[in-house]
Amino acid sequence: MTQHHQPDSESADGRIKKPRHKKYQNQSYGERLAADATYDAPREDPKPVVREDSKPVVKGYRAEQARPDRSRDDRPVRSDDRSSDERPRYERTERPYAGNARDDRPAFRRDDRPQQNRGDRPYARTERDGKQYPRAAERTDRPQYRRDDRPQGDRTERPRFNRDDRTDRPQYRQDDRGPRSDDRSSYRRDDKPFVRRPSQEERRGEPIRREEPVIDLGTVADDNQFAALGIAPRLVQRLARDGITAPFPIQTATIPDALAGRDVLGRGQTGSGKTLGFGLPTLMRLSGGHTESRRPRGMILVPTRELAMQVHDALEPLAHVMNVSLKLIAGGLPYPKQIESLRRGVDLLIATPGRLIDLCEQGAADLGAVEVAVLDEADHMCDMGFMPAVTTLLDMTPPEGQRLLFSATLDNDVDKIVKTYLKDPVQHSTESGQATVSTMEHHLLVIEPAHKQSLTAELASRDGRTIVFVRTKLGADRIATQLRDRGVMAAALHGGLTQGMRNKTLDQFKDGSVPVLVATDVAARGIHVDDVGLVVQADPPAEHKDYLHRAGRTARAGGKGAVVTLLLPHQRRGMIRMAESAGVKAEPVRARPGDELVTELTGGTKPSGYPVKLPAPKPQRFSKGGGGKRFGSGRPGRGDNRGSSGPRRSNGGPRRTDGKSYQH
DNA sequence: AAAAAAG
Repeated sequence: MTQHHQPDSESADGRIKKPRHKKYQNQSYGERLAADATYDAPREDPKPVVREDSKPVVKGYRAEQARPDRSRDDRPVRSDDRSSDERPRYERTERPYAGNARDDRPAFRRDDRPQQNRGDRPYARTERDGKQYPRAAERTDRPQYRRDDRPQGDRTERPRFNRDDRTDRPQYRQDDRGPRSDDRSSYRRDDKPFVRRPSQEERRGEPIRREEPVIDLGTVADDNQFAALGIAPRLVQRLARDGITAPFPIQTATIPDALAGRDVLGRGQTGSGKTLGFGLPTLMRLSGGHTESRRPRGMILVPTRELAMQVHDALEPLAHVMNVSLKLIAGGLPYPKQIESLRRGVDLLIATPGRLIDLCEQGAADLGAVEVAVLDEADHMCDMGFMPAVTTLLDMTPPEGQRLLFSATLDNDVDKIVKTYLKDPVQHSTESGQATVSTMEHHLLVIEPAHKQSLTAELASRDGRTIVFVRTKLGADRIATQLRDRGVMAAALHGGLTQGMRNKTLDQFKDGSVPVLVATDVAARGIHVDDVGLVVQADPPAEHKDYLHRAGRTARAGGKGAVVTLLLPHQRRGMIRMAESAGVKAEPVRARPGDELVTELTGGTKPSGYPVKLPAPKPQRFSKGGGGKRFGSGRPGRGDNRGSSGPRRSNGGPRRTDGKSYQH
């Protein structure tokens, strides 16, 4: 890279910045935004960098010098660690005419252009791998047909599938289709609200009578443990219908206290059913009450949009049988529906903080009637970045309301929230809190930097679903591309993508068309996908909690799973400490591509080495939930630096473009 | 320290 002016060096006015959390302590969200808009990053004067072989660089700094601590793992050592023979040769096709002057180009008209004698060329060359393949015409391994002497096959005898011949489904023709709006009972899910268009009378202002759903949920065993916890029969029945008859430990522990109206701190292992732990009591509490326009009575805050969707989808059928309305409030989806349903009055919000604050400031929502406030992934919601938003929201709720905090780990600054917002909380932890589930095995592999790519590819090329965690958004994109280049179908998931892409990618991962997900920590928490057999940490986690959360994507709900962490030699020590704090028992071992251990982990499959392309998303007909149509598509998510002070950095781009010096 | 969370 050549030296260039740093785009952000205009922030060199040396203003001192207060630490962010202090700065925001007494500011409203809006004030904070306003402040951010005009705020410049603190700036240390760039010290002259002197190198023996160069003049002092006073203004700006040389990129390569400015990153002395750039760790090897994210340095693009070489774009490809295959040996030069293995690596595909990308050949530049020769351009016939160089130069800009248009008049020195021979002017061919279409018909007097030199005829490339295509037939004489013995081989077609593909740009992609530089190999030469016989032209189709020369191939002897398959019959060559010209259009008109192709065997005619039995095209005419092939059974024709005709819509009208199908007997396996009712046949409607335009004119004998059932009446559209009146009788849809046969299409109607019995646990889904049937939204009826208001009649003219109703629109004129006569009161709308809400139909009580008629639901037959079947019977429930007498010894159903949910019933014993005090859960309403309708909920118990609905759960039983999905085969949920026995509560998990965290649910057994927290539900009675939560039902009693107490503030609860719940810590349960990953995949242990925390969602129902707070969901059921919340629904019980909200059931039967009256919600005013724009004044929801319950709110569940979650750190990512995907998690919000997941919680929403998990609670929706349950909320329905309790006659509780709920709404997903998250960024990336259109405002009008959210505003409209708030206006009509919705009992329970499942929200990401930013959008909810936004709606409150717009006056579309008022949290003054919130009886139950839930923080899912509480410790994450309490870290530096989220804390201001979370306190802003909690401040808007009445202090006497009930608060439920749930997480797999409870530390960080959760204490602050607990002290400020919870009264006489009961804490319930299942198991020892730290250790991961016993069906999970852990491997720490110390590897050479040059082997990282090929090892990742080997690990990911296994059968079944795999999540590869990386540290940065850029890294996620890069590794996903590299995996595809090596023949492993992988897609990147991170917050820098549009919500449409995020949904598409997650859907494809769920439906199996893309078995490998390369994700930042956006997917570290809460996201549940069945049968993720392996978690690969291509970059080790930043701290032990992250290890636990990432690892928790596998071995869920009693299933088996393995976690493999790739370590560069210098990351070994830190990882050992992390494993200790996380209660993970694993010894770092050296590993190279092709090692027995690796083969064993992957079941012996190997990447093909031939590049693959991402599948097109499946067309989503009648999609309900599942995400495809849920968020507005194509709208970019916020840039990741929204709200952060200082000049805007490129999205996930190289670090330290913010004018700060690397020298400490 | 990065990522996430509003457009």
